This record gives sequence, structure tokens and C-alpha cells, in this order.
Amino acid sequence: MTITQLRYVLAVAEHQNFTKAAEKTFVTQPTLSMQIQKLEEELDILIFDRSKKPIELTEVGRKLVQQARNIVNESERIQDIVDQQKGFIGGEFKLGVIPTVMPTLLPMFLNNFIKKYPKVKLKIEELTTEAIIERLQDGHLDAAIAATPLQNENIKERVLYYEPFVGYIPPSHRLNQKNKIDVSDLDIDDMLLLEDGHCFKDGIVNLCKTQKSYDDDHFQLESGSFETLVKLSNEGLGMTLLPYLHTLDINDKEKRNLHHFNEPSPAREVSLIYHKSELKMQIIEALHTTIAGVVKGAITFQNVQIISPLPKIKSD
Amino acid sequence: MTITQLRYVLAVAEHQNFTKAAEKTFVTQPTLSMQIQKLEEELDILIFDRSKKPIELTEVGRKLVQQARNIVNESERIQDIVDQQKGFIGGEFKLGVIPTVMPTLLPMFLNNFIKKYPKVKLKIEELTTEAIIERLQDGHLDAAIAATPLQNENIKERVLYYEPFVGYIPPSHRLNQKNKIDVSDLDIDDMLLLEDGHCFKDGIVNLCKTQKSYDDDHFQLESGSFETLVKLSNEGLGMTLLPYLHTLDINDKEKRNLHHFNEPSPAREVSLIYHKSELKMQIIEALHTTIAGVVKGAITFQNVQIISPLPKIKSD
DNA sequence: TATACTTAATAAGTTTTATCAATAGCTTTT
DNA sequence: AAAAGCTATTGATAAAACTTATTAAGTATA
Repeated sequence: MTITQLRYVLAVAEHQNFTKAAEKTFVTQPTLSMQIQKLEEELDILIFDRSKKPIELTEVGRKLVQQARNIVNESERIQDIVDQQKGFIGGEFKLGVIPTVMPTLLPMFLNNFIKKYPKVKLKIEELTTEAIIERLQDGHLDAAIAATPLQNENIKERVLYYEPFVGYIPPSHRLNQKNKIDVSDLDIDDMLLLEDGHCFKDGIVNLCKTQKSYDDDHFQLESGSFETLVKLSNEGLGMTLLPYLHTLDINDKEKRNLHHFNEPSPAREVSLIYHKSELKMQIIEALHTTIAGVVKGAITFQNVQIISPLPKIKSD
Repeated sequence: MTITQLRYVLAVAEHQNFTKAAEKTFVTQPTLSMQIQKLEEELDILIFDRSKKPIELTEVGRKLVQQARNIVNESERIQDIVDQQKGFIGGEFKLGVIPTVMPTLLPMFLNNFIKKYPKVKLKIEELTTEAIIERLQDGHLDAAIAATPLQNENIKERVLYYEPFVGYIPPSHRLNQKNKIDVSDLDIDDMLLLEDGHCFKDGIVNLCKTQKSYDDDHFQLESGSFETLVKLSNEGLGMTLLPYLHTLDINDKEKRNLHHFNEPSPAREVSLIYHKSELKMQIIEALHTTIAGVVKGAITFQNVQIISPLPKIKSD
């Protein structure tokens, strides 16, 4: 059994077609046929059911493909180890970003980065914190940008910036008259929140929880974007909290509804996170330097109070 | 890069000697030299520092070996997958056993099992529950025997038997006059316990904790074997609790000091546990059948109260 | 200091294998 | 019935993996 054979199996499993798989792997179709036959013979099983059109995996085949994917992935990490040794900055790099950071941070540094490190092929994916942690651990992601601290011993964190929460309070709201608001003013029950899965929501829940206990089933409205939240808020459905960077590009009329917190303002800590194995560390360093450099101009808050992004487990 | 090359690297890294490594991998020494040189050339790094005697790994070499071990291990699982498909019962099987089960259970089923499944090469290791969980998850163990439930979502459990706790109470002890004892009689402060790391100790602590809170630093004596505990107990240093199977082979004089619990007796649940991927399931099935069959003769308790083997985290 | 011993590298030759081009054979589509 | 689309087979070739024999280099021994 060779890694090459496993690659061939993966290609055929993916394309369900020897000919196409052969093109993708840059060999001829007979090569694939033979190598896969050889593997099947060695293991004395059938990996593919060739009677089906298009070709299908057998039951063992499916399990084998899972494991083969593992092996091939792990084997590709050998090159990463070598690259790291050589300080080579290049190759594919998979970066996860949480949804509430994606639209504001990405445009700020992306151009900069790809100009500076043209050999790096960045593949960026929008993922929840939960999905990010999983993928960092199994190696499907090389690094990610997420709210921290995560308290995961397999994951290392490198702070990029602290992003204060800013209140968006419509004129109709009881707090609108106040210039600066305070954490103690907040009431989870008239707060518009992002839908479940966003760690920004969990952060706000944590923030309000310090004031009073709450009932999870209590929320009336949840949305997937801050834009919607702001609009709902304008309709008098409650106030909401926005991360600072999101307040930079809302229109002037709405900007009047923004209310900062008294210091120390509650804030989220946004970090570049990566697996403790520190693979592709040079690229991670490069990312960190680029992002931190760009962000420094936009965010300069010092006196903040960091709110945990982790959802609390209900104690019952 | 091939899996074979990685195997060669591992062999040389292990034996620190090309010639010995060659023997172990059943090829000649030049083969190893050349293949490893080829790999080094392909990756354009040095894996070994040949100037040192005996030969040493370079810094990258060490990292590469780690990853190579991963890959080779994962690649060996392919055969497991195939074996499982074929229902083949054989091959190497690594079984972990917790210390408090090992001496009593192993002699009961081992002979039986190896006679029935001569093709299985059982490798049994005595490990704490903690170590077992870790090794099941990373694939260094195929299955284990431990006290359950463990509440680990990666690990499946298959109950083997329920083993009641039995009090060993020396004549001098306040409880000696009672025929059957009750959980409420127990006092953690005059209880002789196994040293830290044994889940049987944690179970007892849990059991007593239901009666009263306790101070962890309070214990005076801890030992690694029940034999010692019994002897200490005879010296009047307190009572102790033994798992039922351990009470079967103590001498007659001491047997008089055994006091069973009123029903439902506190008991530990002993299970065969394995990774959720269910690799080598046929061997696990075979083990379960064999052990459950043998144990049925020795243990027939129904009305028991299961005590968790998990150490409670201190709440401060 | 010379000699024997260990051990890894190299050389030369053989066997095995991975791959390709061409084509056969089967199934599906037209 | 012909054409098209696939995979398997065949036969040839270049590459590779491996072996034996030899050499080189370093270490231990007399």
C-alpha cells in the first residue's frame, strides 16, 4: 500500500469516474485502474462497486476512503514541517474566520497580505467558533480568527486587537437620553441578539448575565446579521450591541444612535488562533504582523474589560 | 515519499543504527541508506545527523519522525478496517486494564480467550482510567476494561458486570458488631484508601461524599494495593472497602472481617470500553462474550447502586 | 602505531513496479 | 445499429527498489 494508491482511490471516490480522476491526478486512466486493482488485491477487498453507473464505493470502500483521507492529509503535513524548518513562506493556507469579524476585518488586511506574500494561497472560510476549533484540531484549518480566550489546551492564541461593544439605541429607547451607557444599564430582555451559534451573542449573554440571571427561552428575536438588528432596532424592537468595527460604516443618521460604554468598556478579544503544533508558523507570524499592523490604525482602545465568548452551559 | 520510507526512518530513529534497523525491517542496510537518502533529497533536508555516534535525529528529523509515526499508525488502521469487514478475528489487539480489576479478572478469562481465539495477539497493559481514555482516543489502545460510566462521547461502553463494594472491618472497629453495613455508616475519615489515580478510590470518595462533605487533605494513609490496605486495617488503622472479586481469595481468618452492604449495595460498573469508531469490533465482541460468560458464574448481583468512578472537580 | 572491528555509503547488477499508448470489451446513449 | 463513454487488458519502457559486494571512515584493540 502506498500513499499514491490512496490518493488515486480518493480521486476516483471523489469524481466517481476513473477517466476524470486520472486527469486530476495527472496520470493515465489505466494507471489508476491498475493501481487501484493492485490495492484491492493486496487487501483482498473491493473498494469500488463497478457495476453501478456512475461507479460507487462499497461499504468497506467508504470506511477505507475516510481513513485514506486521514493518511493523505497527515502525509501532506510532512511538507509543512519541512517548510517550517526552511522558513519558506508559501503554499496553501486555510484560514477560518468567524462571521462577526469577516466583513469588517477581511477587507482591511487582505490586499495588503496577498501583495506582501504572493506565494501564499490563502483559502478563507467563514465558520462558527465551534467549527473552527474542531477543524484546527483535526488539521483541516491552519489558523483562524476568532474571539478569545477559548481555554482550549490544543489551541494557541495570539491577540490581534480588543474591540469594544458599542450600544445601538434607537430614539424610542429608555437609554437613548444617556450619552455614555453602563453595563449595569443593560437588560437582556430588550436586547436584540444574533442567532445561536454566533459567539458574539454568547459574549453579550455573558455580559448581561453578570447583572442578572436570565431565561434562555426568553428571547423574542434573533437575526444573522447586524444590519438586520439595526433595522429591527430602528423599528423600536429594542436596543442592540455592535462590535466597534461594525459601527464605522453605518450611515450618519444611524450613527447618532450609537452610545459608547463608560470605561472600562466591555470588549471582545479578537485573536489569531492556531494548533499548538505550530505548523506553518511563518505564515501565521506573517498574518499576525500584517493584521496587527493594519488594525493598529483603526483600533486603539486600552481600558477595556474582556468578555468571554464561550457559551455557558446551563447548570440544570 | 512513501509509507515504506517513513517506516525506514522510524526504524533507524528507534535503533539509532542503520544495520539493526535494516534487520528489523527485513531489508539490507544499503536499502535503508538509499531510501532515507532519497527521502532526504526529495524533502531537501537532513533527517539524521550522521556525524554523531550513535546516529542522531536532526531537529527537523525529530518533528518529521513524530508525524511519520502518525502516518504509519494511521496506515496500519487500513488493515483493521479490512479485517473488520471480513470478520477476521486475529492480529494484534491492545487491551488496557485498570489496576483494581487486573489481578482478579484477568486470570478468570485469559486462558479461555487465548484458547478460543489463538490468532489474536493480546497485548495487555495495566493503566489508570485517565491513561486509558487518552490512549483509546489516539488509537494506542484497541479497547480497555475500566469502571464506568465515563461520560466520554468518543468512547463506547459495554457493561461486563456489577461488582459490589464490600467492607473490610477489623474487630477493633466500631462497625464490627454490625452484620450488614449501610452506606450511611461510612466515614471517609477512618477509611483506608488506595493512592491517587485509582478510580476505585474516587468511587469511594463519591460514595462517602453523598453522606458528608470532606476535606481532601485529610487522609492519613494511602496505598497502592488492597493487600496492604487489609493489613493496615488489621493493625487498627481504620476500615476499608474492597471490590467483591478481591474478597474471594483472602484467607479464612480475614474473611470473618468482611461485611456486605445492605441492598442496594453500592457497586462499581465494570465495562469493556472502546473507541466509537468501532475498529476491531469482532475482537471486542469476542472479548465481551468470553468475559461476560466467565464472570456470570462468579458475580450475580442485581440490586446494586452504581457509584461513579469519575473524580469530582473541586468547586473552588 | 598498526590492526581489527563497526558502520554507513557507494557501485553494479537484478528484479520489480509504475506508467504509458494502444486497444479490447462492456454499457449506455443516440 | 452505430456512436459514445467507460473501464480493463496488453505489451513495452523507464524508473525504482532491492540485493550483493565493496569501499570509506571512524572507533576500539593489541
